[in-house]
Amino acid sequence: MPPSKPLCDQSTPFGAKRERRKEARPGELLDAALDLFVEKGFAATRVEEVAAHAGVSKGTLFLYFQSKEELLKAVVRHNISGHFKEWNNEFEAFQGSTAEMLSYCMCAWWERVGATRASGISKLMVCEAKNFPDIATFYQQEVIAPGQALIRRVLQRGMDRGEFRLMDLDYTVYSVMAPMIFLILAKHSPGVCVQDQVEMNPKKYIAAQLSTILYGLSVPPGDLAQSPKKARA
Amino acid sequence: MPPSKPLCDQSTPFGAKRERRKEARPGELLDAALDLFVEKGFAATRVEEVAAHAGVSKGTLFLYFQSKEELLKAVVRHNISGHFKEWNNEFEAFQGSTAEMLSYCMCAWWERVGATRASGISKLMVCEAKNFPDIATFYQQEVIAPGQALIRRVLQRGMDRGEFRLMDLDYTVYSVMAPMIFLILAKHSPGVCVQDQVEMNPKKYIAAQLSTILYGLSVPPGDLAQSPKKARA
Amino acid sequence: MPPSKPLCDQSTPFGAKRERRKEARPGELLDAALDLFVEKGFAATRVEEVAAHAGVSKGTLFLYFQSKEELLKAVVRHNISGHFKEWNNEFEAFQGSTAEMLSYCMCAWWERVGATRASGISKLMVCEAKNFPDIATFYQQEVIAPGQALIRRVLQRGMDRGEFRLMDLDYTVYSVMAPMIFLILAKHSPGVCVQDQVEMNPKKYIAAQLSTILYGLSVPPGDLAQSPKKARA
Amino acid sequence: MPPSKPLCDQSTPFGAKRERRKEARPGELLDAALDLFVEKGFAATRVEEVAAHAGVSKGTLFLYFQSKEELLKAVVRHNISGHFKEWNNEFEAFQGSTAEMLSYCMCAWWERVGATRASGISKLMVCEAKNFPDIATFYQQEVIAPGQALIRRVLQRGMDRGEFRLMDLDYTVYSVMAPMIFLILAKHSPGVCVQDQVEMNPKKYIAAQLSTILYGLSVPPGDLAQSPKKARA
DNA sequence: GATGAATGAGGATTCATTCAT
DNA sequence: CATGAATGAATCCTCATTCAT
Repeated sequence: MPPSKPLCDQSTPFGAKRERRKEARPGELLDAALDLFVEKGFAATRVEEVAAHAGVSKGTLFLYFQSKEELLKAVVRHNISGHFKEWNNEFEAFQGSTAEMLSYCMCAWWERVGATRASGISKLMVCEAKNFPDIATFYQQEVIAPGQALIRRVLQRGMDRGEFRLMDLDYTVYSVMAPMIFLILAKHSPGVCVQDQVEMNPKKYIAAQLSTILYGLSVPPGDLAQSPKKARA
Repeated sequence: MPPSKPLCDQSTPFGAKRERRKEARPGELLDAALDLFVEKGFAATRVEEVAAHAGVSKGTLFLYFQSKEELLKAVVRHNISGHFKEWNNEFEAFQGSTAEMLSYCMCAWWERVGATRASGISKLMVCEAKNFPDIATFYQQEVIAPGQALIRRVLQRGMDRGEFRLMDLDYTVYSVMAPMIFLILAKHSPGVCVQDQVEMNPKKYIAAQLSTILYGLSVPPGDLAQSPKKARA
Repeated sequence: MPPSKPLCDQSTPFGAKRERRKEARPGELLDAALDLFVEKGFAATRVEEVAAHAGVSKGTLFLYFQSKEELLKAVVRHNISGHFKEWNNEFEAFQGSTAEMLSYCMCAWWERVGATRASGISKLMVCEAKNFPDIATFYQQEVIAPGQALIRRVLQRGMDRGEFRLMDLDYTVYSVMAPMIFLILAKHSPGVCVQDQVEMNPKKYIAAQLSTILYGLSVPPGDLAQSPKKARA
Repeated sequence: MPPSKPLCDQSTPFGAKRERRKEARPGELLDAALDLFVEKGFAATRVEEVAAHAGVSKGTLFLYFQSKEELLKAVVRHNISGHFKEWNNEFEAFQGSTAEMLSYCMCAWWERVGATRASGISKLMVCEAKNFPDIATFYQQEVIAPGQALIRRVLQRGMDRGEFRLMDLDYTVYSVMAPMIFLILAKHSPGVCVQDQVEMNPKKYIAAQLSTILYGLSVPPGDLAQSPKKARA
């Protein structure tokens, strides 16, 4: 369904051996912190662990971040650098149907955010929002609001073009957001969302959700071909 | 050894009222614990706070729960009563269409779980799963597995009766679960899912999600009457 | 060596089933406390355990003893009720040689004190003397002083009667006391005095110590019969 | 999280001198721990006291020892250095009579162990053996076993050379050990072994015990010259 | 800058002691 | 009298933060 573009053109030096470059330290600390905060939660992560994962000493961490809390804030800020400008541009340029557009959105989101370490940020926010209201506010402004706006514009486009039913966008945005958030939680909190024994393939998951979002579960009134209860017609 | 140095011997000053209510204590403690764990997270909640909220002293808590972690387990157990037996019975007895049934399921879930304090458990589990694997396992067996099973049976019924399209249940269950989990997160992690300024009405939310799940967003192929922008195309 | 008298004429109702008689409570508590204090040490023993062993509740213990510390004091007092008057009388009446007398003393001590639960008191005092100086003082006055006095009189009798060498009693008393104290420690702190694999028979132990005390280890100058190195003579 | 509320910001008031002396800390802590454990018992000693005696803070102690119990183990290990190797060598090389040898043993033991702070370990072990079985085992292997072995060899030498009577070493070792243990108790548990008012001179004490051990208290049969009371009989 | 030894406030847990029933 | 629920001071231990080197 999504127009098969090469979605991953991030130039992050994946697989590059971590050499200790001075100027890289803060970034390595942020990476380590993100991993550990997501993995174990903020409170259960010791700064010493973060430092160790980044290959520096505990003291060094405090050279770059005033406190553990500031480290968390920096992690959030660092990992949600505004991709939205870029995405808005893609939105403007998109040519296909809105169904294709929605599909593209979700697939691109998965590849650029959901499948990366940055997805942990969402889980982190869910868990720590109450304890760090100002970060939550920041996160909302930087991520939730533009994200919702983007989705709303897609849905609006669908309505405008007569492709989508008329709907109350205030609630329908969540039809798109919920499956994405859920996917992240399933990824980061195994066993609490999804049954352990069932394999969860993100691509298939997204395809299934898209299908539901676009076409619903019900057999369309006139489309009886699929029905195993033909007799009824 | 003795409660040393009673510097001022006012007899029974304030807050020192000793009440003996063995029966009531555990429940009050569990309630307080649920609220605080959901509010602040497990690690960030001090047992003394829990005790204070329940109107007892720190020591009293340990009279009823071996440890903070046992308290958490007890909270999970206590709040996940046998809704599923009841629901399975309702499932067997349900007479209407499967669309009505799904609607009934989601609304009933909201009223009996989502709208109650117990809903916080889901968020709690998401946040603490990694740190308390045995609780996560317990939660999966007691909640996730029967919940998914119930939803699958509803969907299966829809397919069997020709009301729903044929679909891969392994992924479609999440079309129902995701919006519910999302609603809980919206409730318990302010600002992380939903924009603060937008009022979120759960009933309307559920109606909207149901509508999407059942009928999708797209205008059905033969049903062009709905489209206000038909002319534009 | 000791004149074989029936040493054990204590009329304690051994093996009598503990029936809960009100007036017996304090005694049962003292017995339980002695056992536990000796077994685990004062600090490591919880009053609740003591109460449980005595078959009463924690609160009841405090009905009879003001505090844990008072309980310890009572245990000490209760278990060193002055047998010395009686023993002094036996001393006055004793007819045999002083060697026999010393033998009798040690054997009687073992049967009346060392082998009974009361022996635990000595260990208790060793461990807690520093923390409870006033009990230590009491113990010294009631046990150590009269005990030493009795031994000194025996030794003095030996010197007076020409049976024993002339000696400085201030130091020689310990030749008798040390083996007895050691036996108690060996009994109550296994593995810290005696090698685990070696069986320790108290009767044989006392016989061996008596032999050393009375005759020493050296072959008497004129007595060469025992010597495997006869050639030297 | 931060060392909250620095109410008075006098810079480095008292006791807050931060000294970095990684090498010296463990030793100082072990010394302090030995003193306090012997003085007050293991349970009655607070780790904070130990730290304070060593001139460091509570936290520093846990930098070097995993737990209070590990600290105790370390104290035992540290203070039971290889005296036995040295002593065994001296044993091999010893030239004099076995009586001289035994005398040398006891005097050397007093000077190298009994008179030092390390002697308190024996008392400590007696008191804590039941609560720390693994430490007791360790102590037995490292101290009791080699100590007994050494004494047995001395006694065996005496028998082999015709200097000592034939005896059952399993029990006679204690004729040597008991006075030494007793001396330690007298030193560390005041008033429980020795009467306070009587001055206890260790050198004289050892001489007296040696005399008893070697020659006994009885007047040798043929040696009537010593008896001052012979006439009286 | 970087380190890691040192700090000490804070939190979980225990347990002697009290007191309402 | 007896009970055992309730209390809270005391203690071990952790870990964010500081600072001498």
